[in-house]
Amino acid sequence: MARRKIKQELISNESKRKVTFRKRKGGMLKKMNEITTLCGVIGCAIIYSTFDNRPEIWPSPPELTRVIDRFKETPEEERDKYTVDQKTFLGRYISRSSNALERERKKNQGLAMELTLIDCLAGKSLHDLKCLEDPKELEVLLEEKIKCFTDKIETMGLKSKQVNYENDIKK
Amino acid sequence: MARRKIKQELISNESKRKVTFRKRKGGMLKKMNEITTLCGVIGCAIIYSTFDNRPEIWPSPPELTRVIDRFKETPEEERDKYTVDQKTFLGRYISRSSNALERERKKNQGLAMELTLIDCLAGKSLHDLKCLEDPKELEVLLEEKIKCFTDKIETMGLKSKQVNYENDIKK
DNA sequence: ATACCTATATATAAAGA
DNA sequence: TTCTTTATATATAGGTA
Repeated sequence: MARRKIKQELISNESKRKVTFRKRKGGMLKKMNEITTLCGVIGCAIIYSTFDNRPEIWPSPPELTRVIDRFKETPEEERDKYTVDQKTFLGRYISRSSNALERERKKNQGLAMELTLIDCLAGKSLHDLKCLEDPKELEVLLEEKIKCFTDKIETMGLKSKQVNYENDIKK
Repeated sequence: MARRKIKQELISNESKRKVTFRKRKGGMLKKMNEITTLCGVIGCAIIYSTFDNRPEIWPSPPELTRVIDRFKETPEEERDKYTVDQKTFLGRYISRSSNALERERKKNQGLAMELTLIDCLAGKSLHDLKCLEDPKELEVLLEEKIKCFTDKIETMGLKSKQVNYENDIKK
């Protein structure tokens, strides 16, 4: 959009692609910032790139508190509708796989379960969780989760006085 | 940004605010579309406004499919490089498998994306706890989770005899 | 409101340091 | 590579129908 118009296709030159990505990412975040202030809305942008080692998220999690609060105030009906949509989408991806892809499929299922778990945090009602085929799976997953969290709490507890948690995650 | 420069503050006139919102929302989505095609990244935007009765999410599930398809059409060389990078930052979600499983891997990517998205709505990440600076928060979260799922397991246990969970996920 | 119009404000591709 | 710079491409505020 500047000295020259470019084709809408993957930029082959990697360094150019990287530069373009950074510029445009900045532009997007600025736009998101403006629309939220000008229009009194709450927004969030997520970008997975090969350039950054983790997803870029704006606003950052602490700022998203507003999003959560807003979400919690949403009438149940609407919230459920949203959840159902998500489930429809996920179901399309999760449930069909050949035997050769069994392993990947299980990974997908695990992710789907993670989604369900997170749905719970988001305030989803119990009766919508019937997508879990076997309650046993849920128990196993729950146990793993608990262990994971327990470990995390220990680690964080021990290091909380001196450490920047950020580092742990990165390595 | 046109006939006149406007102050960066909430637009008081509601109808003007609405018009501005729609224009800018469209602009954002277009930008998101461009950055994903030009730079080979996957991105998502969520906007929660009072104008729409539920969050606007882009790409919407069907559109996300297109983004992923486009990604699959990326030239071999680039794709491989990209995939390697993907493993670096999505290693937790994506298994290292042969090209035959490429498609499934893409599904995982999409799911990982959804997870992050929902993490945002929930305000807390179960996969990457970096945002929880205080271990106390984590404990509280964990307790809530345990209670929530304990209840759920009970409920599901009672109902498991009469419900066909399989059908729900496929539909 | 909704859609198009157009003068300006911004974003940004390419080049230069 | 990472900055500036700057010529162009886009986005869009305020009008108008």
